[in-house]
Amino acid sequence: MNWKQLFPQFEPGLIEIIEKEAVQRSYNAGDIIMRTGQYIKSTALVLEGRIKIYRENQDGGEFLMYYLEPGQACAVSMICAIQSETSEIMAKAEEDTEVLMIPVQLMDDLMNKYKSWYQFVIQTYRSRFDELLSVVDHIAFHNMDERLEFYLKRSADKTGKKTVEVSHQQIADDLNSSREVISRLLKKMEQRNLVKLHRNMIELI
Amino acid sequence: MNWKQLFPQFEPGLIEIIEKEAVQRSYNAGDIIMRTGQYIKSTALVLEGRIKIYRENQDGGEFLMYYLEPGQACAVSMICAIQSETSEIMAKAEEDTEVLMIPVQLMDDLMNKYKSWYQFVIQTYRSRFDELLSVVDHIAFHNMDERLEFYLKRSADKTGKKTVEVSHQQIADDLNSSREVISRLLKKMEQRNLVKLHRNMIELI
DNA sequence: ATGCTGCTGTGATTTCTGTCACATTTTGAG
DNA sequence: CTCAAAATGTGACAGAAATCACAGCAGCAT
Repeated sequence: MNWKQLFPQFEPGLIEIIEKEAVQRSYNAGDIIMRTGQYIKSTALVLEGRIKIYRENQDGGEFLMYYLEPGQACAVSMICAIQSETSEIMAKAEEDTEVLMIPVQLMDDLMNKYKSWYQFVIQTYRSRFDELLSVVDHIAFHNMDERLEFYLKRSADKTGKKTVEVSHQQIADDLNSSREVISRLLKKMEQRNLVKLHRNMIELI
Repeated sequence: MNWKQLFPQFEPGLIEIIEKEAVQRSYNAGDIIMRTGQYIKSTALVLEGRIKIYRENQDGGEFLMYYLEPGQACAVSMICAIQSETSEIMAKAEEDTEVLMIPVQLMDDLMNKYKSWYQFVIQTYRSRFDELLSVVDHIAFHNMDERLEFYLKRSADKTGKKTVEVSHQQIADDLNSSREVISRLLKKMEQRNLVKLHRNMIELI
């Protein structure tokens, strides 16, 4: 695949370096791309597929914050990579996914030499920051029913379909809730004619 | 006050421009420095005092995310300022506060010309991003009692005292909870010998 | 001192969410 | 087909938090 089309703003010199030094990696749907606490050795650019970014706590709880799609980069891997720290988040491939891994050691150099790179980094920070602000909104101000509605709508938007193919348990995990609660709220939504429930699939109306 | 000591990493040329173009502003404790939805005309560097950064929702609810202290800058004002957008947050002076306002129009120029400036911007994004991640942690994984304990400890840390001088109502507002809940939880903490309650003041033990 | 206002304590009640305990249904492997 | 595993439906209950309703108290202005 021709990744350059996804990053048209990159300068020729930058593209050259990336082509020379970066490594492309493939993941299957469901693969864990990065674990919390893992040492970060590279910054990831998404080429294809979709990645879910989670925050985890000690007790095994996880919480879906946002998605990364082709043309986007993992802000956390930039943040941690520059300082050679460990990851604050967990990343999971939602679909089969292609990623371009840029070694940590290059970051400083790229930042200094290529304006288009540091603009990209700044832009990445910005959009992830805004996304985090909206995450805070949802959990600080909204009940589970509203958060569930948002979850379904966002999920449908991302895939472009009007169906969401996940189990109630997976939704509960993403929202850090429990399966029974999600099942009941979904039933209520069905009664309000907002969705139609099927096995492993929810149809939005 | 000599603000340069707070930003020792700034280059001479950068300092010169800031001294020429930036405006210093003073706020009294309690003043609203920036409102949600307000048009952003400058980026703020904190010189003295302390600022609380809130996220608000439509129904008048507010939620304290983090503090800004001398030597720090408002990441949101950078993000919005560069794109000339409106504020996503509300900022309130907790103490009498001095701020250096750098006009939006300068941002692009400073980013390009002064390495120490864009490093400062990147560093600011990074630390606010980390802070937001920890905010998500607290509201996603912790109950009100734990969040209250964290609130009090952080508050005491920031002022350097072992007392926190606020009313229960103010705490409830900051945590987007209600006064009664906070009062009851504080009573429980007092019974566990973690705090001693006084009027408008909580003593940590 | 008097009275007002704002802060704090507390019970009663309700809503939301999480947990436990099962029943039922669907799917896929053998 | 048969059986086990996974997904879903539901009732009962517990705990957290919000809300309502007051009562008591401290500090301040007059």
